[in-house]
Amino acid sequence: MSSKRYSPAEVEPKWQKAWEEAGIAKAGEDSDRPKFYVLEMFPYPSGRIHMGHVRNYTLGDVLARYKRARGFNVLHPMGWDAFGMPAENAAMQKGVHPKKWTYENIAHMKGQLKRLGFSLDWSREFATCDPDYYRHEQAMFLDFMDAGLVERKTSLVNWDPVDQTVLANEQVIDGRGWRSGALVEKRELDQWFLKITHYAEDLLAGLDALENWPEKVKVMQRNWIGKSEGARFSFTLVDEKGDEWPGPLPVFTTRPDTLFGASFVAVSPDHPLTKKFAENDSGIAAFVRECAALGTSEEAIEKAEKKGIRLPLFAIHPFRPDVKLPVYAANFVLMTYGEGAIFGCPAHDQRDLDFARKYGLPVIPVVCPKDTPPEGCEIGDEALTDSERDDLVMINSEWMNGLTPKQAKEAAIRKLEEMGIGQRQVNYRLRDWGVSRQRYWGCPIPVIHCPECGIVKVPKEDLPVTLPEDVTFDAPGNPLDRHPTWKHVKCPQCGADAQRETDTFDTFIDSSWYYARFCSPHAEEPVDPDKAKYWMPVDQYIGGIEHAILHLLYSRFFARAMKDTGHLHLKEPFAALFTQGMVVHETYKTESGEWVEPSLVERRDGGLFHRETGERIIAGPVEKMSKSKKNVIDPEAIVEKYGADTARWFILSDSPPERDIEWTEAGVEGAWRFVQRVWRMIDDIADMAIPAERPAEFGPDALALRQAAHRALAEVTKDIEKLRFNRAIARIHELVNSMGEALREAADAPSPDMAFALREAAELLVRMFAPMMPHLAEECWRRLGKDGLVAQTPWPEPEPALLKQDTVKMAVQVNGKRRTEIEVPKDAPNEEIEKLALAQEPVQRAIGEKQVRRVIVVPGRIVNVVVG
RNA sequence: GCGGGCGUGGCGGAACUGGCAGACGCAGCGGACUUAAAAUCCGCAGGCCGCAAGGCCGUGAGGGUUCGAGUCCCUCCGCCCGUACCA
Repeated sequence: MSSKRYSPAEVEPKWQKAWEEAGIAKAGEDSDRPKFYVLEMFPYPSGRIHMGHVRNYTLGDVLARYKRARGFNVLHPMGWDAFGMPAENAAMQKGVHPKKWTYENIAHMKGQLKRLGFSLDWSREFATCDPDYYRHEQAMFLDFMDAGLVERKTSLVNWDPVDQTVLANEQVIDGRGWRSGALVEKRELDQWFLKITHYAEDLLAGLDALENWPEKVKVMQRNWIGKSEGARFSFTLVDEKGDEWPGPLPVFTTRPDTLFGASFVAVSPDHPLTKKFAENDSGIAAFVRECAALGTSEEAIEKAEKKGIRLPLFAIHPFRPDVKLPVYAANFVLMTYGEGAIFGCPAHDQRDLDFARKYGLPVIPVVCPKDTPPEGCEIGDEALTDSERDDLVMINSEWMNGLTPKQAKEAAIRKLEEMGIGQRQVNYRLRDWGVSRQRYWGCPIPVIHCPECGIVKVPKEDLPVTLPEDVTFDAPGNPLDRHPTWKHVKCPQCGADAQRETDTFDTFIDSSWYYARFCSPHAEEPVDPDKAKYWMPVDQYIGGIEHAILHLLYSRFFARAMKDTGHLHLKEPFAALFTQGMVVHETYKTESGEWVEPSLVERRDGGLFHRETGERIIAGPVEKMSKSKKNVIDPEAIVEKYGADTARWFILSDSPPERDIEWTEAGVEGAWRFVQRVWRMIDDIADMAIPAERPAEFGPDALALRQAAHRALAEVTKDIEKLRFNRAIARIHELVNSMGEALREAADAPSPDMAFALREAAELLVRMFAPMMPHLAEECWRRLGKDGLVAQTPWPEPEPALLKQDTVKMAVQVNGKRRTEIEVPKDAPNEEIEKLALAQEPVQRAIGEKQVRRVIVVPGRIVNVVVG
């Protein structure tokens, strides 16, 4: 029995070097093998990798290594999503330049990734902050402008008055800026927009074809796009004297059927009409200010009471010229959806009902269950919002009475069209993508503002517009804007003094096309069409569910925009998507309530104690690893202590990859023990004398082992194909258990057929776990006397004869209860199986005095004797 | 509210198209080796009754379909995720 320990610290760097020298991950397009593009979401270079990265890149690496062994030409690249706020925060807090900070982080993290043994094609590496990357982004933006996919317009944004910048919705917490803590205001700013809404229908329709995407993600995108069908029509307005107000008021509704139930009209506080009246009415102006101060946080919206203020106008009911509806400005009407104006039908919309009750407006039911008489149809505190039910019928609606709501919708739209005041309309929740950010560390927007010519594109030959490096971070606001010289340029068209755009792109743009750039990372155009045609689409994309909407929707949009501008040939960049679960860990607190990091927690005497202070520690819930709760395990420390393979193996074990996995010390120890166990076993087998020739006959034990090995291979192959790595690992454990047993029984002197079987099993085993534990695999391979790299060895094929079974075990049930088990030849006739089953003593005992009514035989599975 | 998902031993999880529930791992218990410990190896292990043979119960709860249900259908309970004044 061997006692040699496997030392990852010595072994792993050796094989990493060997892989690099052999160029196992280097991908070229000149291959006649089928291609496979596996991509994991590239990281933000925050400084160190975390366990989420380890999981993400391990999943991808297993697949990449497996596909390579299966004969695919695999592209498995890596890069850096390198623009963003943390670099500027570091500059403000530590005085490091964002560029220096970012590239130093990249260097460190690249080293960490290499130590984990990921087979990445580093020759394709880039960072999105490389001018050679963002110059193409700028060029494509200009092309998008030419294609009409870019718009400059005023929009309401979250404005942080202290930092003087726009904040994304995610950066607003409880109505306050996440960094400054200042109350966020809504403000109107000129911003650049990408017209993602141009593709709303196509982005929605395209989801149906994405068969290998999680249903959950598709549902989320569908909701986000938020298609609703209804009508747009206009009210005629009159003032308090009854004179017609200039200009009609358009509204959008999905419920034109309920028009006869209208009792008011409401517009957004941000609606032009409201603004108009706010100019001369301090009450309305105060209301508008109050709404603006409310902020946009979910919580604020949820708590806000329905509130409104009368505008001195009335809207004429389109179907009843004698009915005048009061017009309100109301806080629950959004300027950004539909027309920013609605008609209120309190009986059939909950918000309208709340509003009507508060302001004493009429509640007129117009939809009623068929079996209720119209006069008995009353609305209490709950609106009847259903319209799809078949048992509903229109009431109080003149010529629509008696129709179902569905029919009434059609009728009302027809009428509005006849009257020439409205039409059928499809509306989307999706809004155009505001991409301007008042930040330094992002891609400069390549336009110039000329007082004479207006917006002028930077000529392509002048690209890239590079970021100036001599900037200061000692004041709030955008460093580019206050740079003394950078923004002052001559207009490329007329030569007049002009100004550069000082806003930079939302960093989501950077990550919306990087997958395409990886196909030709050094090309002189954004994407080399031939290379993209070879590699795209990404065959398997892997990342966190948190990007289900933004990144994945933006990428789908960008592919479409790139297709329309001739940069790419397809619309869907990711053929298959896999969303991995989080890495979670138990939390720890002292009795005084301070968080304690796991490495300081000691388990002894049946309790938990602080390693340094000896304090009692209380274990809290298992949560996502986060700095604030200190329940973070540093991958670097794990790799140092146990090696990369142990970390990889553990993170693949136990939990299915789409679910959260709990990181536990005991679990890692288990993985570590397994690594050592495999090594010892391979070491023992390697020393065994093996017959020069394959034995002609195998004894029952040797045959059983061979079957176990080949069946394990077949199962593991299937499991890896389906990304069910936890199951693959269970199968490998089983094989190792079988081998251990055979080895023990053979003692030191196995028969030649068993020696052969053990040797064969060992070689299959090593190749099976190689995608997961590549370093250990190489070391074992060499120990078994093999030349070359496992990483370059084709995936083995199981021998079909060994997968077949001559006999099968079948359970025998009496009335559905298992009584015994019989072993029968695989193709035994049912009658014989039945006879054998009935002859079993436990079966006879269970039947007892009762009559056998029926015997069900499912070949290969089960026998059920029905008695009664 | 709406949408999606999930509920299986002490824990993570297996269980194909309805066919032996609990594979595999973790933790646990017993044993071997050892002066001792670590490491390693062997064995046990859903619950209840029983010395045992064996029996009964058991996949959130209740009902249904079926020879047979963790799996399908209905009702309910609980948890998780997403999303929300979207007219």
